[in-house]
Amino acid sequence: MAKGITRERLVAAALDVLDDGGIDAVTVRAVAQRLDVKAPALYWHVRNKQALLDEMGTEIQRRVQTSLRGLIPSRSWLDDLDRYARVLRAEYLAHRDGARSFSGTRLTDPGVLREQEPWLEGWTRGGLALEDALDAVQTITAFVVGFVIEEQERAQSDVSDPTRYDPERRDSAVGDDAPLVRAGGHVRGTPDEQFDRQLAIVRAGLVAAIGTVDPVGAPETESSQAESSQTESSQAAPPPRRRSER
Amino acid sequence: MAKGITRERLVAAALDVLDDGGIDAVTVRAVAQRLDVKAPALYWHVRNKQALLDEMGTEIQRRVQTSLRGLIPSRSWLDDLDRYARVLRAEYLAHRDGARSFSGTRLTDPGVLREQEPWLEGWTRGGLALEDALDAVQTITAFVVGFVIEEQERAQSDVSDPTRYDPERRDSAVGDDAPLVRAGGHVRGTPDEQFDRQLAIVRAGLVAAIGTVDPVGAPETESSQAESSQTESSQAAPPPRRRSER
DNA sequence: AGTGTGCGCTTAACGTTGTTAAGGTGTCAA
DNA sequence: TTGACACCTTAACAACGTTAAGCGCACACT
Repeated sequence: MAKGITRERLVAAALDVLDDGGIDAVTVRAVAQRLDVKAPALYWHVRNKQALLDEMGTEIQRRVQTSLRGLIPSRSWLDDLDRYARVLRAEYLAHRDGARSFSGTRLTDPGVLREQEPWLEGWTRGGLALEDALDAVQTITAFVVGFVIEEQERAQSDVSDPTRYDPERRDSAVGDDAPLVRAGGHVRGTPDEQFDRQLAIVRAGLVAAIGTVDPVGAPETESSQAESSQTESSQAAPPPRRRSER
Repeated sequence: MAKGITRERLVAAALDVLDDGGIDAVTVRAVAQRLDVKAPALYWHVRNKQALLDEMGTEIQRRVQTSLRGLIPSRSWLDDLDRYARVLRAEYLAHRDGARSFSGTRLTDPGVLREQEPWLEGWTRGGLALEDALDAVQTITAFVVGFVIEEQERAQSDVSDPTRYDPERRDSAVGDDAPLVRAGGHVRGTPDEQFDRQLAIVRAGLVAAIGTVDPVGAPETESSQAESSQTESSQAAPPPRRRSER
């Protein structure tokens, strides 16, 4: 590797190490070696290891936003949040221990925060109260983080210790006197299916607790009119319920 | 400290260290010192540090169940889950880095798993499908985990680095061209209030996506008389202590 | 051309971590 | 009395994050 180390190349190398060996493999020495450099060299570019981890988390967040920006604008904040949830999960899943390592933000770049503005702007212009929008985003985020942490823990244990989540072993551990717990260990569908179902639950909660607000307000203001067919709209037209008081 | 180390005393000591200094303070040597013993002694009782952490997580889970068992039975699975969410959050909050450290279960005691049986039994008898019950539990769990991780990260940073979440600093970082993001940094209420609101959202989702099922099905129905004699159910006859096979 | 400034890196070393090997001491059964 | 076993110690290891000190090269300035 060429020796001109930049902050970006540092983060990229660290993410490579993460993908290869998980969070425990992300040592200062390992990242340095990938950059063809000795360990203390990193301290020229970054205050300490925590700062590097923060930078990695920020980069992940940036990629989420980049993915979202590439999508055609949706018709409602509900669909926006639905997409956000899927993109966030995908980004976490793309890196070993992703959810565990990068949840609990500690952003290093205010620009990442600022990029939320057009979304909030579109949603509130559509009639959604800012407080409700923030609750919605945070609820969705919390759910995705929790879901993927569990998901990755399970997937990773399958590799390191196949007996840990082995259904047969689980059955014998649970015993015969807990048939429902036992049955719960089976037939739950793929992780994707579980995510779909449970995300639908949270989404239904947003509809019920905050309400459906009519379209118009995607961040790209008046880009599409052709999408007349309301494909997956569970929301016919209950009057735009406004903010939850407080 | 007396020198008879048991698995329980080991876990208790480790949790003490955790509460005092956070997850980074939980070193093998620190835990050993609290038990008035040298570090390698722990390896007689536990295979490695990860096993100790697993044991701690299992203990947390056990305490959640103990808290739930102490509550008067509710009228519906929705209320049960609501209580579960609050108890789980409280237990995580009771320990520094609790949510981060103990999410993604890796239980060491099948008994903890088995204790879910009466709940599932009550709910399904009330008319709830097992699949829906499991989705409901997992959705709630994921939300709580995600919420508290963020909550603790924030609270902890307030102590270690007060500037990180300082509102004033945040405002200047965000700048003037993102008024909604900026406004979002303020007036969000206490964490308790945020949790109440967002949990209500998820709960509303359960109602909407799964439906309300009539009461009846509290878990205590018949077990409360059968188990009246067993105060501390888990250890009626403490099994001969064994070494961690190596 | 000569000189100095400072960026970007290296070498060396520190204290701490998880973990293993080997050996000791006490207790209890044969 | 002897042995076995449970439980703990001392000693040591490699690997970790981090700091101190210094080397070399590019560039600006005289």
